[in-house]
Amino acid sequence: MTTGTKQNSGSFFENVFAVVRLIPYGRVTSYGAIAGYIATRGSARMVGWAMNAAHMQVTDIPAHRVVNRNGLLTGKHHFGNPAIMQQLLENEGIEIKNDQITRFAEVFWDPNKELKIENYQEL
DNA sequence: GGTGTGACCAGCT
DNA sequence: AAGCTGGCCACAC
Repeated sequence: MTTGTKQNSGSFFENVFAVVRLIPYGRVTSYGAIAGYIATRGSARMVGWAMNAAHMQVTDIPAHRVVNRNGLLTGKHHFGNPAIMQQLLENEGIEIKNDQITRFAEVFWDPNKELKIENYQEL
């Protein structure tokens, strides 16, 4: 396949989706954290773009658990309704004030840290 | 095959 | 202090 339906096969997006899918319930992460876990911090934009493709994905991508480094719901407008993202987060016990996650540090789930620890234990 | 863009991040002015 | 610009990298036209 030169182009066309890239969907998911060795794509950067697949990695992003995988990490996002691994986000535990009631936890959130940032684009840069995912980007840093997959490749480099500079790819943070790609992560956001991958989320855009997440809507195409048949699987459930908890994109609402992915926010920017400030804990701000930057991509809320991409959920069709800007209230959906906050609604989903609040449903998981995450309080949001002014589109910003309160206690962001507490609910922050860093794949670089969490995933690597689990991976280390397995080894 | 080049250009533009995109839900970011961090550094510079 | 706050705003802006650059960087980064992959996808779409």
